[in-house]
Amino acid sequence: MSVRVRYAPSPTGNQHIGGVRTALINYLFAKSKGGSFILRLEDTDRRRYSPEYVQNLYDTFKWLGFYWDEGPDIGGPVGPYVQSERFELYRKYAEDLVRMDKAYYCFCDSDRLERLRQEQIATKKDEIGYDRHCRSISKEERDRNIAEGKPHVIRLKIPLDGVTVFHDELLGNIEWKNADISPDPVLLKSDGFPTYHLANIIDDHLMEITHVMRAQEWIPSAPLHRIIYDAFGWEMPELCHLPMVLGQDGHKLSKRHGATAVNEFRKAGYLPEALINYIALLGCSYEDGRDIYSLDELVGLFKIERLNKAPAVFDYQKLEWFNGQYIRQKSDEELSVLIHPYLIEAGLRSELDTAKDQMELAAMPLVKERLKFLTDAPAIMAYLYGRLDLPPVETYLPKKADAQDAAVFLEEDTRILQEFGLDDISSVEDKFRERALEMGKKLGDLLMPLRVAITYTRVSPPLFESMKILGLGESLDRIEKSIQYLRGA
RNA sequence: GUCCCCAUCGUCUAGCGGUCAGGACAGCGGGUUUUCAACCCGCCAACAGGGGUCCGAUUCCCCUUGGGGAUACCA
Repeated sequence: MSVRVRYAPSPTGNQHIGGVRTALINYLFAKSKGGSFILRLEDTDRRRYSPEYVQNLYDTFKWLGFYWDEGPDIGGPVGPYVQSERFELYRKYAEDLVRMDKAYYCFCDSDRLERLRQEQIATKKDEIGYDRHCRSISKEERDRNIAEGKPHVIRLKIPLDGVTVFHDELLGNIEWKNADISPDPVLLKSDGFPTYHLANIIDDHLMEITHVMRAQEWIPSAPLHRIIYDAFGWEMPELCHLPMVLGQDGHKLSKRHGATAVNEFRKAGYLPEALINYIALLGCSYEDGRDIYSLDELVGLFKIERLNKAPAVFDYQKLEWFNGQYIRQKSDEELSVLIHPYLIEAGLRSELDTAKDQMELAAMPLVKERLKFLTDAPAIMAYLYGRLDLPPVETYLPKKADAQDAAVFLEEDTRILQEFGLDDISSVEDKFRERALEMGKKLGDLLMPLRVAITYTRVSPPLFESMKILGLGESLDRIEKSIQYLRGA
């Protein structure tokens, strides 16, 4: 039978690192087995649901560049792939369970449940959770309540004793005392929507899911799922619980750890390749032990056995390193297209401007290895787009030089440039070297003021290449402006 | 509280009885150099503790400790 896995997010928030990693691992596993990766929307929490999150889900995965084979937006043979569109299904199956005496109606209201909880907390009892009050009400009472139209939920009957065993592909067999399973969890809510526990099982079964790969936080509900599968007489998919992703403080990764939503990373100038590469290495390794992997390479190398069991801490620094690696891997053409939006946003250029396109392409070799994020581009490149405010005089000064010295250096620079131009950068550089020697100065003495005059900062992309891009005339003008500025100081 | 999962450098990890415990990020030092990067070289740095099993344990078993997760009409 061919492998079918699913990613089943709940559209109650933006796609975040943890979810996307679960999706990626599912995808890698499916593709490594020649199977299918399916998206199912678990929109049964009507309070927290919002359609914008569905859009965010689609946007995120389009940007990341790996996508499902079946899903709400592209259809497939076992749809619908949205649980709210499968609404009737769940009640029918829940009623079946009641008929089989595997589940029961519960009429307890939230007030009673809340009181119960408070009591349990106050008395520090070992057993915490529902007290199974409605499990034992008489048939008459039940029917009367139904006839009165009293709101109700349907709860699963967890066996009072005995054990439930399930198998995990990574963790092996896990045995659970039934007494330790959450007592009689709700399967069908009073609004008629199923809970995760019911819905995921019915849908996984109907959608012929073969492997369920989800985060380890789900382990405690696995025995309960086993009980439901058994009740229906269905075969349970293979389970594989993935190690969790933690923040630097060792707790489940969340907003307070910094960026966690994928669109935040996107906005911050990360490349999808870097994110995928980094995430694939969190809690997993690949036989040849490299660092850089393309998505296709990951597919070819993925193995469940190489999944780690222990949780992994998300390291922003290492992700940054990956981002730099992938930026440098881009061709000049690719990179200039990628930074385009950020330059427009910074007001450095408009959408269509072929002159700027050419200039940027020429500038790519100068900035490529200086970018850690795409968002760094505007600040690094601003001087190429026009004149900026002149920096404080001190910025110009080489060691042991004052403003007048700097002006002298710049005048000397002007002479050399006027004489030799910028056509052959390396020979012009030699001229500067020779001149510095003659003057008994360091090359840096001649070049630091020049760098500041041209780029307005002491830290910049390569100087001569920059001047060449700006053109000799513009470069000389900028130098002249700075000479006047320094003379006036 | 109770239950469950887990445990190698600061972090991500390799290791599947005999290794100088390897790599990557970060950090530190050096090289290159007109700045900053990038790049290259080097250094620092780990088997949580205690019992077993075994000729021999980082590796297998148990306990302790530590960390995480779950205990919802959220997923």
